[in-house]
Amino acid sequence: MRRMKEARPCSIANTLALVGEKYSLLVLREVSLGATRFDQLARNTGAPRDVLTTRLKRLVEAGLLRKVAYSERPPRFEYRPTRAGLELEPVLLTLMAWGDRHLTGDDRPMVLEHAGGDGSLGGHELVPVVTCAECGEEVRHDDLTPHPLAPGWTVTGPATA
Amino acid sequence: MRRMKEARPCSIANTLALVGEKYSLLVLREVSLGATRFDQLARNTGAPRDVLTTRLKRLVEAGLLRKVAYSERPPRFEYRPTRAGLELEPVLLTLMAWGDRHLTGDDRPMVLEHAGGDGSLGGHELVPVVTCAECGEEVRHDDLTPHPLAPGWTVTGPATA
DNA sequence: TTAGCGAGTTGGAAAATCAAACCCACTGAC
DNA sequence: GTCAGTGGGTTTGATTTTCCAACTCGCTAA
Repeated sequence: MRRMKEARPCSIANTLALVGEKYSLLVLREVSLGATRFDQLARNTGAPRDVLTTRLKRLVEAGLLRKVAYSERPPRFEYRPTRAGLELEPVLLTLMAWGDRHLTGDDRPMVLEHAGGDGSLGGHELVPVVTCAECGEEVRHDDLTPHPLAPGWTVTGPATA
Repeated sequence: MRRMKEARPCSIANTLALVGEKYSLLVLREVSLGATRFDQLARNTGAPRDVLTTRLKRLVEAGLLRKVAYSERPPRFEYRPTRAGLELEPVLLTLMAWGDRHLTGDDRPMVLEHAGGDGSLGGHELVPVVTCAECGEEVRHDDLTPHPLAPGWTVTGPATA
C-alpha cells in the first residue's frame, strides 16, 4: 500500500497508505488492548513474522508506535501506541460496529464496556456512533455535501467534469 | 485479504477481510460520493482495471454494492452502494478525520459540509467524533474495557493467559 | 467509414505474502 | 557446565497479488 496512484488528493487514501496494509490495523487493535510484544502480536493477528517485522518498522517510522525497551541484555522491546496511534481507535470502533451489525449473528466475539466519563460506577455496553462535534447530531449520509479544496476533485468523477 | 489466519474471532478482522484489500474502501468512498461507473472508479481510485474488476465482484457478492443497469445494448452497469455499503461511511469519516489531523498541513484536500438534521439552511463543517449512543458521551480510550465473549480472547495475549 | 467510448479481459513482469527453518542472546533446570 | 526453551527476529524459496499495457467487444456519433 506504500504508495497509491494518488488519483485524488484525499485524507482517506493518505491514511490508508499508512495503515491500510494487511495486518496494520490489527496490530493497532492489539497494542490498544495492551498486547505489545512481538510474539503476542504475531499470535493474535496471525501475521507471518517477517511481515509483522516490516509492519512494525513502518508504524514506528510513521509515529504510530514507539519501541520501548523492557529489557536490556538481551535487548527486548515492546511496541506501544503513541497518541497518534491511539487516535486511530475511532476507526477500529467503527469497523467493529459494522462487523457486529452485518457479519455477526447473535454472538459477537467481543463487547466493549463503556464507563461514564465521570468515572461512574456501573458501565454499559459501548454503542459507537459517529456524530458531529459542531452540532452534536448523528451523522447521516444525506446531510453531507463534499466541498473539494484541492484540485483533482470532481464529485461525480471526471466524466461529469 | 480474502481469509486471514483468523487468529482471533474479531469483528474488526472480519470486516477487514471484506473491505481491507487495497482500493476497496476507496471504491466505497467513490460510490458514496456518486461516482459509480467503472471508468470513474478506475480513474478516481487509481486502481488497475483488472484489480478493480475483482474488487467490484467481491463487493457485489458481499452485498455492499449492487449492479444497476443504466443501458442495455450495450449492457452497461453502474455500481451503487447498498444500505450496508453506505453504513461503512463512519469508517471513511474517521479515516478522513485522522488523516486531516495527522497527515495534512493546513490545506485539507476536501471538507464535508454538514446540514442540520432538521434540513436547516446554513450548514457547517463536519467534525466527526465517535460517541456512545447509550450515554451520548464522546468515547475516550480510557473509558473502554474489553469483554471477550468468544474463546480465543486474552486481553494481554496468550503470554498472560 | 472511421473514430471513439465504456467496460472489461489477457499476458507477462515485478512485488508482496506465506510457512517453515534458522539464528542469536540469554534463562532456568539439571 | 550443559542443554532445552524462549523471545525476537532474519532467511529462504515457493505461491499469490499487483501492476501496467495492450487488446477485445459492442455500440454511437461524425
